[in-house]
Amino acid sequence: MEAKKNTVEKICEMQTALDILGGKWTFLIIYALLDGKKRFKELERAVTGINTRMLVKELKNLEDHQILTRTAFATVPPTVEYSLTDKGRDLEATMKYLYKWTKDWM
Amino acid sequence: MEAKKNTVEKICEMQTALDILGGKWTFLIIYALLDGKKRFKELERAVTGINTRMLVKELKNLEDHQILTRTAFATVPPTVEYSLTDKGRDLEATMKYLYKWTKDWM
DNA sequence: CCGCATCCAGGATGATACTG
DNA sequence: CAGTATCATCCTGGATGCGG
Repeated sequence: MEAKKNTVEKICEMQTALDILGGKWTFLIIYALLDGKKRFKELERAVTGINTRMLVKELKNLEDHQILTRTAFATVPPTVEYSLTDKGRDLEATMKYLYKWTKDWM
Repeated sequence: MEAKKNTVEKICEMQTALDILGGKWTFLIIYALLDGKKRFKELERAVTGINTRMLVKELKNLEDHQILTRTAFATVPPTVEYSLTDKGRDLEATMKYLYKWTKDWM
């Protein structure tokens, strides 16, 4: 028989995840990347209201945690593409249900 | 044929939801209440690391948005119970997948 | 013009002490 | 027990600068 985890233990585990995902813009950035890779500027336009500084910061955070990958091209003007890793894409179900809730209740 | 919403529009919708749910502790509080109503002190113990001030604030925020209900009893010492509304309980699927992701990747 | 780094002011958060 | 009040600290937002 398995030792079933109680709520407190589960919350502690989710806390480590929310340390990464819990930023004000994190979910929206990931959601924006679900339908494919995007450039920095595209993300800035997609995530309405975010500012450059926070976008840089969140992207770096998500890259550090292997949720997305950054690819830079030495073009003029510079081109940087961001796309989700498997780990990041695995949040699709969570996002889908969060969006469903939004439509149902907001 | 329906006018299919694009990503930007969906993000804007989700933004209103995340204004409510996006707090640092919000998801954890809701998760703690998924298995039934809890008293203030029980929540404080369940959500490890939170402090009184933030718990009060988040609970008020979630109550204002009809995600949970607050019931006070005029006992000594005072008793206050918090429990999810239908709106709040509808986040269960989102939470479940978020926890699954946590277990899979953290 | 794009992708970012830096600087500064205001708001959010955390720790602690106190009340009914 | 269930909060309030207070203050130090961290984080966010907006403006600006700069190399490529």
